[in-house]
Amino acid sequence: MKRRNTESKTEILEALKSANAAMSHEMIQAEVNSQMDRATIYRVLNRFCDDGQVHKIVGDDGKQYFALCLNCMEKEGKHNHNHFHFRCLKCGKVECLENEISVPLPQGYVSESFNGLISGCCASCSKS
Amino acid sequence: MKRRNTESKTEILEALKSANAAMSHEMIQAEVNSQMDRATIYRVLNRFCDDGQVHKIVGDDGKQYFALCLNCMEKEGKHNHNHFHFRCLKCGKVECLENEISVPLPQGYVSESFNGLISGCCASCSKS
DNA sequence: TTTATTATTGCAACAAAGTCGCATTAAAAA
DNA sequence: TTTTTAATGCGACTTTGTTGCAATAATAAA
Repeated sequence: MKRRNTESKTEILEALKSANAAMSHEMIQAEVNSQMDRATIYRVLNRFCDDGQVHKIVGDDGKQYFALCLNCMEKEGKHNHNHFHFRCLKCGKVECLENEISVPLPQGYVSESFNGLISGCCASCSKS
Repeated sequence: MKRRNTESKTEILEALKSANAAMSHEMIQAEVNSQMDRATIYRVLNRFCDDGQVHKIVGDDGKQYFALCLNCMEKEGKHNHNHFHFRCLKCGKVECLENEISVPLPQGYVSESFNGLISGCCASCSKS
């Protein structure tokens, strides 16, 4: 199944690039042409995830956030999302934190996906 | 505002104790008297959280899970939930992982809450 | 024990997030 | 230009969680 280039795809990718942060469906909706359908946005984002272009974070608010994969590539080219995200409770921004975190698992446990999120107040909101 | 002892409260606490794991509303509903109202369950759980008896985890499935606070007390008596949880994709069990995790935050960032979740396959499900 | 106070419950309504089926549209290949 | 089929838009739907309000019941007060 080959991907096609569409306006929705382009607009959503642009939004993600310029935001330079993880975005919820709602945030994206506000950035792109507003008559873009909700289902379309979700479908485009999930396709990006499947293709490894974008990763999904579930916030402590229960919402899904999507961020471009920038430094998610390990040496061997294997994808790796073992970093935390920070969600600012004031401005709502969700950012990727740099450090790779490794969590020791008990014997016999196999990790499939990692979701780490800290919420609080970001640097710019702390000032004001 | 003083708490009162009610049957709902007792039953939900029992369920959490005997499960020895984090439970979603759905799991709790299945354990307790089934005619207990959904809203009641949520309200009891949120009260437990407010009182520091229980902590809430948001899964990568976007659902809320609730677990008894057993080893959540720091030396000074201050609450601390900086541990990861593991959600088994096969059996659905959500467990607390022992290790305390500390995540370095960039300058100016203030942490308010921590949510760490790894999903995958637990030891008992790996065997079968 | 009886009465008064108000925390808690159940019900219904609601909101938000996300998914899915299906007919239509439009990329890209032929 | 025609054909193929991925992508879209719409509507319906599910699930999760919250809230207002009247009724109930736990606890304090009499």
